[in-house]
Amino acid sequence: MTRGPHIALSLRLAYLALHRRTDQAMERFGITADQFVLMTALVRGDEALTQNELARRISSDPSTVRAMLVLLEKQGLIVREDHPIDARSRSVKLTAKGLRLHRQLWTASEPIRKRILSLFEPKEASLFLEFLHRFQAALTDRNTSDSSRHPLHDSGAKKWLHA
Amino acid sequence: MTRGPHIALSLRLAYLALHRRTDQAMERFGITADQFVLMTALVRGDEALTQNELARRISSDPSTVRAMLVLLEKQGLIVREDHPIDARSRSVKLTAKGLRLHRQLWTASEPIRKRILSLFEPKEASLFLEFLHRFQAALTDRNTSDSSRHPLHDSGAKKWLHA
DNA sequence: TATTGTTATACTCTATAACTATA
DNA sequence: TATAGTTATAGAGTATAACAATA
Repeated sequence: MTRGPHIALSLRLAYLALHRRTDQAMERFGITADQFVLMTALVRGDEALTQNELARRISSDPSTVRAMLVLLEKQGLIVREDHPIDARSRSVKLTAKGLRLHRQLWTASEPIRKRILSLFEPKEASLFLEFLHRFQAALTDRNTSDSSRHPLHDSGAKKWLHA
Repeated sequence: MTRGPHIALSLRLAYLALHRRTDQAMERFGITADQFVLMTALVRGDEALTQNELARRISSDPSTVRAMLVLLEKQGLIVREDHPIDARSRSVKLTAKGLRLHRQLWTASEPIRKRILSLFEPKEASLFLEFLHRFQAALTDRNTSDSSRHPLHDSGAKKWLHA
């Protein structure tokens, strides 16, 4: 049995700490950390996204995403309209209320992001990101992880590491 | 709104990928990734552990741990005995069956750990670990994170980083 | 008084499988 | 045939609060 601290376990602890912190920050708005991630994906995806596309972006499941969307829809934060081209699909987007709330959530979570950034020097931060991407790519089922998706971090770090 | 890829989101993706991979590896044994983590904590804690201690070790909640233990107990993988000293506490330990299963689970997850290790050179691995610990420590509520708990990685990496 | 653990309760996330409607 | 999404269903983890027993 392998001894010593493990990247896997440490990754887990780091993620759980982040998740709880985020949940706490969102709590007074009645939103969970995962819902925040979903809403953020919608904000970034300027145009509306289909549910499948959303699932891919947040690394989740269409059925899970649907459950989450139903909850957000009840709160009037998102709407699911008919897709202009594909009648099977639904266009998901934030409502004005959803967008407004997301801005509040973003502000509420600012301290967390600041805290994180303060922990690392710029070089360390980009190296950390590179490690995380490498890790994720290697453990993701479908090698859908089109390396073009992370153009900023697929290399570069290695350069100065061995300089 | 901050642009660019985020450590927080990347950490999330990396963790989710790991979690799913682990769940898949454990599936045929009827065990979840989280239950595996819990069992591993029991294996490492040689002596029996109390439920509170377990909760702390896997960064969870006493109530959550209890729910998990109940499930494992039903399968005969753990037992909760009276604590020898503190009658309020319960001593949790793996049964022989639990220990046997854990060995199988450990083997079943070996490819994942190997894969992870193969991704990083030794120096990178220890630096990655150090980043994760730093991250976790900064985001953990209680600064319970006794730095003596990670003696192997509280420093060292920085040394060669700036060499 | 403080702490360990239980109980009750509730909600979110997760995921599979069978189904429909459309492509 | 394949795909988008729904539905039904189930289970696992999470967490809070009230409580009993013990320290």
